[in-house]
Amino acid sequence: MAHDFMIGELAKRADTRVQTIRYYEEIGVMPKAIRAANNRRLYNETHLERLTFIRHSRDLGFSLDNIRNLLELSDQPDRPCEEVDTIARGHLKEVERKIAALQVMQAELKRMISHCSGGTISDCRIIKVLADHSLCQEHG
Amino acid sequence: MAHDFMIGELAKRADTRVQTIRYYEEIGVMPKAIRAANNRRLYNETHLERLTFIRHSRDLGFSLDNIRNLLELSDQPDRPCEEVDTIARGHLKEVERKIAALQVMQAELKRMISHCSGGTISDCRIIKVLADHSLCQEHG
DNA sequence: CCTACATGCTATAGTTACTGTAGGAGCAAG
DNA sequence: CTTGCTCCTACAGTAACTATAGCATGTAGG
Repeated sequence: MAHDFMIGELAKRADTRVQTIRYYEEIGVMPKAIRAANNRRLYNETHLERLTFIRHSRDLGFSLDNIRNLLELSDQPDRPCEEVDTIARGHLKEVERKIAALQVMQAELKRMISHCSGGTISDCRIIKVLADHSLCQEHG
Repeated sequence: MAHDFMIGELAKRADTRVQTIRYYEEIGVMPKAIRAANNRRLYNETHLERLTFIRHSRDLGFSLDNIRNLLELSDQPDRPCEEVDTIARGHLKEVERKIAALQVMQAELKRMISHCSGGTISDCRIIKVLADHSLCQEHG
């Protein structure tokens, strides 16, 4: 069994700033870390897993409040799935909307790059395309 | 030619708060609006297009600084495409990373929803999956 | 053993991108 | 002519970090 490690290593392994981890503890998305005799926070692989989940979710645009909800649910594994289901359906809708929007952006960026050899910016339709209202579906 | 309109209509049409538009003007991603005799800001379709572009880009996780760069380039259409190309390639990489991560999340959410009929949260792998380090590619 | 220096701690201030509120003016309808 | 909506400025508050100050601890070299 891998032994405990300090905040610096956790930060490095999850590609996160040390202060961010302390901030997450403060606001309660990370548990209060137990302390070594010298008052330093101690972590293990479970903490790393949780932190990595938080960072990925944040990267995908979910709020800490949102993430806190999911984590709280997963902390009580005996609760029925209905609550997760509702949250999950909401997430899924948002995720699919973002994927669609990003794919439009991807296509247009690719078009730009392939057509951009020696031309001028006036040829680039990216702003026009991205300003298109067809991307406006129900926002959450 | 459609005539000018006030900030309220612009806000409604771009699904944005009035204060957010004033904020964008303050920090320079939206131009200083010309004023009517009664000091009220006047806008036209071009402003709407630009604002919609900003909102879509923000929704997709790009910073206002990032967006300002692209808009500045597009405001000077005679500049060579190389600069846009570099920015565009950077954007594209980020966009593709986000799409990939979102698709993993999408698949897992779908799996969760279809398996979540009557079970308990302990069956849900979503946190484990999203904590997976395979999502960790180069971040920008 | 002593010093240098990295890392840890707390506390607090600053940043980005908004969001909300206070206090006041303009205009249209009843 | 008052009620109500939208506009204005100015400023305070929020979310999610990010940076800085000032001090303690641990480790490696001389």
